[in-house]
Order: sequence, then structure tokens, then C-alpha cells
Amino acid sequence: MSTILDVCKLAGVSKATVSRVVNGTGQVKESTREKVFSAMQSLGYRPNRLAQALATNKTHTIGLVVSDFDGIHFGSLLKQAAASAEFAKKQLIVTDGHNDPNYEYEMIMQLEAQCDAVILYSRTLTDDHIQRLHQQLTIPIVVINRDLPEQLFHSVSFQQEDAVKLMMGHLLDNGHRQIACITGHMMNPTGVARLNGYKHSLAELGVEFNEKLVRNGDYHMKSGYQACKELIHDGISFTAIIAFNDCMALGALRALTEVGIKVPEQISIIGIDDDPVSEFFTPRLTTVKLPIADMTKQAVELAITLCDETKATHSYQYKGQLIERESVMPVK
Amino acid sequence: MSTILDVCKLAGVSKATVSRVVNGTGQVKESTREKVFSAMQSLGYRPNRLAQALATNKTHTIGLVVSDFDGIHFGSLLKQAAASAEFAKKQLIVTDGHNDPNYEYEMIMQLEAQCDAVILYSRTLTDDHIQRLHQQLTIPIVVINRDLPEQLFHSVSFQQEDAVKLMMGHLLDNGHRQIACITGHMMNPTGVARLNGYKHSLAELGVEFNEKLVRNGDYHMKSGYQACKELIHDGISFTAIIAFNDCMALGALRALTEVGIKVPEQISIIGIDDDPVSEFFTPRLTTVKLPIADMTKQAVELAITLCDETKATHSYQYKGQLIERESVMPVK
DNA sequence: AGCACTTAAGTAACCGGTTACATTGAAAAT
DNA sequence: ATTTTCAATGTAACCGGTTACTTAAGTGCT
Repeated sequence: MSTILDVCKLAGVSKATVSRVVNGTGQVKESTREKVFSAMQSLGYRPNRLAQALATNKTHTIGLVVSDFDGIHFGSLLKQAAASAEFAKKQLIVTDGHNDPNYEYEMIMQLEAQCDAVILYSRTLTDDHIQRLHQQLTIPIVVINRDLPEQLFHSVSFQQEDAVKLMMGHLLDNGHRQIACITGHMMNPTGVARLNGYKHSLAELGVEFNEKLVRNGDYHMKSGYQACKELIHDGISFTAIIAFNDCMALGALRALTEVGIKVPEQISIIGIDDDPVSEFFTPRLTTVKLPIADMTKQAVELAITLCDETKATHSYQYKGQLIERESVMPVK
Repeated sequence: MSTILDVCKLAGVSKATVSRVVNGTGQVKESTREKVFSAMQSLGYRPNRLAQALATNKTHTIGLVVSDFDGIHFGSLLKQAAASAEFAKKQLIVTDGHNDPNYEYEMIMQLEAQCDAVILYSRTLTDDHIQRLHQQLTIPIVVINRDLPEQLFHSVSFQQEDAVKLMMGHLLDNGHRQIACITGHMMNPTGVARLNGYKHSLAELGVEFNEKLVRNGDYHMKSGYQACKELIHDGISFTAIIAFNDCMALGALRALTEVGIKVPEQISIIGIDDDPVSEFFTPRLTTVKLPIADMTKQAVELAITLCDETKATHSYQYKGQLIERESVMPVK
């Protein structure tokens, strides 16, 4: 791996000159430029990005920190983040926090020298942690999918509760009153907000909340499947199922299909996410779209903007959008 | 962001001493160590990894280069890679090559100073490119999911052709002779190897190859759906479908379901991958497992090993494994 | 020819660490 | 008491770049 010094020797010029032609800064005589170029060429010289970063305090890298790689949206998030970063010619460093807020905090602080900005998709960090990060870090931080005290941070979030209300509204409009609910993890804000959406929708129509209709899932298909099996096994009566993501809805669909219950004729199902697979199941799943890719793209673009520009707080809120397909029909 | 010099001043010692206590190297008097520790503490000092990397020529980072983020396995690959790297306390830098071999080549060369090893999941780079990379790079490179001249490189690969033979064998054993084939991109080695598997299996049983039974797909559900619709529309006669991944198989399943053709009673379907969703469709999809997560884990571990150790060529080959579920039955 | 001004290139400090080597002081050995 | 030994620390070079400042060589103008 040749360094700038090798180029200097071969071209017979100083480091400064090589640096100038590499970066296209300052004045360099055409003939010198050519000498340097051909030296670089024949050595296969490539500037060491680490050294550049150290010298300029610009890394052209953005950090992505997630609480846990097993999170359900992580795949598409990472994919979109990688694509968006790449598009802007930034590198992406990926880190997870092992679901441990302190560890995660430390990881983020570590990234400071290595990134120009960091994107945080956390479900374990408290608001207080994030607050502190914001104060301590000299680089901007963009928080994704998290509702935070307004106007305090750069953030890209999703209206969780409203999205669930949209789902419930659709079910209620179709006459459903006994609506089973398959939740996600209840330790994090998303799960809580969504459950609130469920409860509030019920309350608004004066339908009594029935604990037996609520089952915990973990966002994976299997848990939706199991939750639904339990519901059936327990002999609970319901006409519709709302699941806190499409995967679990699809798992529930499978469970119903197995025992010969027809969807949507006997039971309606609605999910959230608009997972690409949802429209390939039979019946095609009705859902509320959660535009995680768009949100991620927005977050990365915001982060990149913040690398160079001022610090006025930006925040974007995304709303769910009902996608009617075939898994919901009016109750008989 | 405080530097080592700040710590020096506060603790009243030299850079060397601070470095020693940070790294636990050399001899340091206990009382000095404490002074330094408390200085670090009160400053919230964290060593600059960039500077460390530059000085030690150790980055504790591995690079992951893929041809294109849209590749079908990319999500799970990235997820597993991120998790494995994290587990070994390495950072991960992710880059894609825009499906352009020269750009990709350049990206990899760029990574040299930033990583201790790189993992390459490429479908555009030629063997010759990889050969050259191997010669030029001073860091090890692990090639994943690619069959290369034996013993030349570190690699983790999958027996593509054999896997398809496994699928075909299962269909043929069940009496199928008119087997439609939904392929993937045919520009890359994987697609070609798989199609060979299809052809050779047919040839071994003396079944004539019929071009009309072969349709190109792009590994996404929609393309499987469309390919199947075309097959039906063209009035081609077949008793089974083999698809070059589960997604397309599932798309085909959907297409058949839509037109009222029963799977597997009328038509059998087999896929490859063992996508997590496959067992939630009805009927549950019979498939051949492609252990992409295991392979990725292996590749990352290999890469990490190579960071420190010698250079004897390692290569791992994975085989497909038939997972019989419900989408294949004997032909009538 | 003499002067100011511009262009082209070099010098050296700096980014934030590591590390080979030198130095110091005290304990151990003679 | 003197020498040896070694633990503890400092000095300075180095990693591979960037960049403010300086210097040298042209160029144009009177």
C-alpha cells in the first residue's frame, strides 16, 4: 500500500503538492499535476481515509446504532440506510447496543470521532440518555421512530397510536366489536403507544376493553400463530384480529387456516407495516403501511445534511396509511 | 471531545504513560494509574479510534462489500454479518458496488486502510478481478457464495447445482416430468449453475429439455407470480414448478391460487432458501434450505481469524438440505 | 532595470494516538 | 560504598495525511 511519500519521491515534489493535486485545491502547474498523476497511477496510490479523517476532522461516514439486530424492522432499515448512505458517497458504520442502554450509550459516544453524524434507532435508551447524548456529542444525532419531546432533537418518527386507530377504525366501521389484539413487546414505547391506540379506539365507541382478547407477541410470525392458537384454544369469542405487525397477522392467518376458519368470511384480520409478503398471502392482507424505508431514507438524508449545515432542529412525522385488501369484511 | 493531551495535563504525566494505562501495557505505578484513571473519568476521555488505527495499523473493523443492496439475500446477510462482527467486538463498514465491477473493485481497494479484512459478496466481479484483488490487497479477503478456483481464496460457498438437483430429484421421485422452472438473473454464476442443475437432472432421467417451461425471474415474489401467470396464459402443460428461490415459488403459488389451481393436488411447487415465511403459507412450502445466515457467520468468523493469523487458504462449502413440507405430492 | 504582484511549490506544524529508546531513581547485589 | 538491575516515566519519531505560512520564481508595468 503506497503512501503519499511514495508519490512524492516518484514525482519529485512535496507532500503539500501531492495533497493539492489529490484534492484539487490550490494552484498547481499543469506539468506538475501530470507528473503527480502519473506517479499516483503507476503506484496505484489511494489516499488513506483514516489519515485524511484525522487531519480534516471529516470522516464521510455516518454511524447507525440500533438497540438490537434482531429488531423486526432492522433488515429493511439497514438495507435502506446502506443504500442511502452509499448514494451520498458516505460510508456506513453499523453498531448494535445489545439491548443494554449503558452499553449502547457508550457505543454511540465511541462513534464520535469516527462519524460525521449518527442515526439512532433505539428502543432501550431513555429520553434522558438521548438528552445527554445530545449535549455531549459534538456531532448531530438523528433519532428514528421514536417520539421525543418536541423540537428538541432531530427526529423521524411515526404516529404509532394514530396508525392503530386507523386499523381499529376500519374494523369498527365494518361492524366488528369483539376484536382480538396481538401485541408486540410491551417494554418499549412503540408497543405501549399501539396498545393505547387499541384501547382508546374501543373507548371512543364505548366498547368495553376485554383483557382476554389481548395476547402478547414478539413481532415474529410464530408468535402471531401461537397467540391465535391460544385464543382459539381458550374459546374466546371474537370476529376480528388486529396484530401489531403484518408478520404476526400472517401467523394468525395461518393458525386460522389450519383449523379451518375462513378469513375474512368468519374472521377478519388486519396488520400493520405493509410487509412486501402481505399481498401474496391468501387472502391478501389488509394492513396499514408503515413506511420504514422512506423514514430511513429521510433520516439518512437529514443526517447527511446536518454534517455540513447548521443545527436548527428538524423533525419529520410519518402517518400510517390504510391499504385495503382482502382480509377484512363486514361482520355478519 | 477531550484528547490524550487533556488527560496528560490533568494527570500531570506524558502521553506515553496515558497510553500505557489506557492499553494496560508496560509498567505503571499504581498511584499514577489512579491519577490517570480519574483524569480520564472526569474528562470523559475516549481514545480516538481513528488515531489508534492510524498508529497501530489495526482498525478492528471489517468491511462488507456487496454488488448491490437490492440483492435478495442482502437483508439477512447484512443482519448476520452485523451481529457476528459485533459479537467479536469488530465494527462493520458496509459498501455496495452499484453492480459495476470496476466501481466495486475500487471500493474494495479503498477499504484497505480502513479494515482488517473484507468480506465480498459479489455477483459482478469476475474471477480475474478477484484474483487481482487478492494479489494487491494487504488484507485478507473472504469471498462468500461464489465458486472459485479451488484453494486459491478464502471462501464460503454453496453447492448451487447440487441444491437444484436435490429439488429436481424430489420432484422426479414424485413422478413429475413436466417441470416448469422459474429462474433468477442469468447474468451471474448462481443463476447459471442452478439452471445447469435443472438441465442435468432432466438429462440424467432422459427427460427432454423444453425451453417453454423455463421463465426468467428476478428473485422477487412478483416475478414468480408473473412467470407463473405467463405459463398458465401460454397454455403450457406442467405438473410441477421449481423456482430459484422461495419468494418466487410463493409468488407462483399465489398465481395458481388466484386462478383456482390447487397446490399440491394439481401442481407441485418447490423453492430454495427456506425463507422464514415459507412455512406460513398454505400449503407450507417444500424447499431446500440455503443456510445464508450460517454461511455469513462462518465468513465473518473466518475474516476475523484471518485478521490476526496466518494465511493458509480456508474454504467452506455448504450443501442444500431438502425440507419436505406440503407443496409437493406425487403426480397422478 | 526595478518594483509590485501573482503563481507554484516547499516547510513545518498539526490531527491523536503508539512505541522504541533514553533517562531517572531506588532497590538489590557485591 | 559502589555497581548492577530494574521499575517507572519521559522523549521523540512515527502513522499518513492537510494546511497556514513562507519562499522562490515568473510576469507585467512603468
